[in-house]
Amino acid sequence: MEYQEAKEKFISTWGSLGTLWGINKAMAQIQALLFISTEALSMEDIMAQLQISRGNTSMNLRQLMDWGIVTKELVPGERKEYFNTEKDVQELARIIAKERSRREIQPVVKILKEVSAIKDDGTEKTKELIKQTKALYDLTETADAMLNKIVNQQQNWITKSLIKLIK
Amino acid sequence: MEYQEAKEKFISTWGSLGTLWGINKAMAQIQALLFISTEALSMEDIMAQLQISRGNTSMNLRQLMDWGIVTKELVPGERKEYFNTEKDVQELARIIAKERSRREIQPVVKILKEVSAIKDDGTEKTKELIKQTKALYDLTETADAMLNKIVNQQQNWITKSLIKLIK
DNA sequence: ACAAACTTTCAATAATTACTGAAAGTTCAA
DNA sequence: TTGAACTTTCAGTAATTATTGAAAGTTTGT
Repeated sequence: MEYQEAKEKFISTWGSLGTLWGINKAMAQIQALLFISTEALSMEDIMAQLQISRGNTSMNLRQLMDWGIVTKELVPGERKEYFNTEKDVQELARIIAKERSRREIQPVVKILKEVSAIKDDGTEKTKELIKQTKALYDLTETADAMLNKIVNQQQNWITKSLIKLIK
Repeated sequence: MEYQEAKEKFISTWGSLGTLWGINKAMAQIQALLFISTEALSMEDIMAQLQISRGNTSMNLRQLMDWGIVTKELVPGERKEYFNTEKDVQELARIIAKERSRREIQPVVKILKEVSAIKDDGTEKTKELIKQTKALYDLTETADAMLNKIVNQQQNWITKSLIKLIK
């Protein structure tokens, strides 16, 4: 497999992966392109390489910057803006996990907590609703906490031992 | 909050959550409905409670059964089929994690492995592509392995200590 | 103040994904 | 073997989500 083919394969795979963890194709592809690029790219570069429109590029770059994954880079003497992405995968994972937790998991946890706190009127169906939402609440909270701790602990000795233990 | 309100809130929240982890709204809502129900429900019951069509119900129940989350239950003397869902959240999490790993993570890992194995022609861009896809490969594999181990270890002493340690 | 070089916005449109409902299929009892 | 009771399939349609491209906005040099 040659460079060009490998590059295209990577970008398109990463793009289709994107849709399933909640970000759109173009956004994931832009990130992928920047991720394997050795230098910062301009909007023109990105549009040309991914064959997408100016508007699309602009909007998705903006979102990536909101997430803190992509940064602008000003080149002295140039008016154009150049873009770069976080190159450290650990840090990338940390940002994504944190963002997803905040935007998606926390609201659900909140609802589960509310629902599981309804008044127990003694009927079987109410007991079941309380019991099951409580169980989901506990699971979600635990999973979220673990996720956050794992990605936050940047390979200190605890994490290393943990990974060894459960691998 | 009364039972009915709480129930509706739970089903609709779980439904909208569904879309973001890759299954559609109707599917997530059917699962939610069964999850808090004290008895198995027929297709009619589900259609009526969620206000969705027969076709939609049938197709989504099928998918849930393919995933192994929902099971058919035959009531002696009745021709109708009744449906039940896995009620143990730990087991539910295990099934979902396993299924997602198989259907989504593994294919990506495969591509990353392929791409990171291209011939190193010595150019900087090729080196970068190899380095970064390799890093992603390692991260994804580790995360996947951890996820699987965590949900598989059903609260044995190792898991319990791990959870305590990293919480 | 103007215009060139660039970016952002957003209404229109395209692409994708989900849902419906009726027809076809299945199973079972008589 | 017929038909009632039920489920599945799938072509058509609706709803949602992503993309375009041109106009409006911004910044900077002269």
